[in-house]
Amino acid sequence: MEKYIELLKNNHIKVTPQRLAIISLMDQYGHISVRDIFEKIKINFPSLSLATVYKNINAMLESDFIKELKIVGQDSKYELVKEAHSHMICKKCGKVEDIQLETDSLVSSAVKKSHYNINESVVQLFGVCPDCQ
Amino acid sequence: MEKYIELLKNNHIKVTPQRLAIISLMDQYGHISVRDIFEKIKINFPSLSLATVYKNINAMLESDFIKELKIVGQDSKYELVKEAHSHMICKKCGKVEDIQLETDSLVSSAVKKSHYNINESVVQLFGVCPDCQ
DNA sequence: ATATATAGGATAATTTTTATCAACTGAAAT
DNA sequence: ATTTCAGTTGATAAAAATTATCCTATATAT
Repeated sequence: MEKYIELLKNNHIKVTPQRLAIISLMDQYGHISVRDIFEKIKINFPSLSLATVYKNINAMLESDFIKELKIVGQDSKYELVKEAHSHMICKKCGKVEDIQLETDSLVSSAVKKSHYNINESVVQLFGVCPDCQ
Repeated sequence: MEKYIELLKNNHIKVTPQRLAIISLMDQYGHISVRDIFEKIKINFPSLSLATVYKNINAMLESDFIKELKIVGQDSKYELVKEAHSHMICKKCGKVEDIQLETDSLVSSAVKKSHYNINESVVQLFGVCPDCQ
């Protein structure tokens, strides 16, 4: 819990119980949608308004310490920023998992081909997870 | 135009002027949003309804001959299915371009690490395009 | 402890997407 | 060429998702 408080303070966002609850859900689930945040949060926090979820997600995106994850066929999910990583997505159960992949050669070949200045990359791999096979 | 007719017929979707207009916009622009389809189509096709755009995009997605492209910070865009490719996205002007990249080694390393059965991958590289640099 | 800027909750407004349905049209059959 | 009919269109309503508003409450700096 202390680390969440630090996270907010470092980003000059006022520490509130609502924000701590949202962040802790993201941390706990890894990636979570607005709808799921709202549903899960209501259990321990019945008064929390949906507008508060939206407002805070937008504020945290603005401050760049969470990221939006847009996935075809799913609602957007949000995750705490951590070291760069890719995502595995199971088409059967919908699960989203982090995976550490070497993307340097991909990016450098793209730079060479396109002459873009690349500073961010999204890699999503879709298939069937071991549990669903 | 003939190729668009073929495309629809092959997928057992009735050929209508509205559908041809939508497909030809996708082909012309490469990637295009619902909003832009609707706006551009109105010029030559003032009667076309927004609902028709949505219904047809959904039908074409269903038939798997167009694809949705979800991009952080932009509206979803739609493209005709062609050989597998990745996308370059300019953070300055918003342009989206296709690029051919070798993703086999990335995917096979992901399979080894995760034991997922991977059959589709999304690669989006963000940066600044040559024109905007 | 107090003051004040900011956040939260309730709800309205807006935007996006889907559903409904009568009228119309494309394509197949005659 | 005309008829037939399933499927499509356009108009609009309904639903879902997101943002704005406004008043009260609260976190934090003093």
